[in-house]
Amino acid sequence: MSFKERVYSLLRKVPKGKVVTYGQLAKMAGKPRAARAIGVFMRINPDAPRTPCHRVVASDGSLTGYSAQGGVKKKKRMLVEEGVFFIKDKVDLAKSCLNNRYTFTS
DNA sequence: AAAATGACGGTGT
DNA sequence: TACACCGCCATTT
Repeated sequence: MSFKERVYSLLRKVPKGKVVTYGQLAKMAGKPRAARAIGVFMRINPDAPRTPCHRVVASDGSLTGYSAQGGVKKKKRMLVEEGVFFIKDKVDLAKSCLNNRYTFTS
């Protein structure tokens, strides 16, 4: 299983109403410094409906991108729809950031 | 094998 | 708060 696949499977476990940062995903998948590479994985997300790539935000809570129709604007709308807290156009990480740990084998 | 490609993150101004 | 810089990295050419 490639690093990319691990990231995707972890992302699929992020519950609605919560978000995770690229850096956290990287750490969970076992490569703390691979946040940037993960950004690429999201961009080329092959299975958009099944993988909630809209729940991935930057470390400061800003929405840095969304390749699907609508761009970041659509992304924010989806998150608000799910109940994620916002402060202007940034996610309120203190309230909506996933801080629990998800494992591969769980 | 080497270079290019980004939806990053931390630091400094 | 906001930029610009720069180091990092898996994947694909």
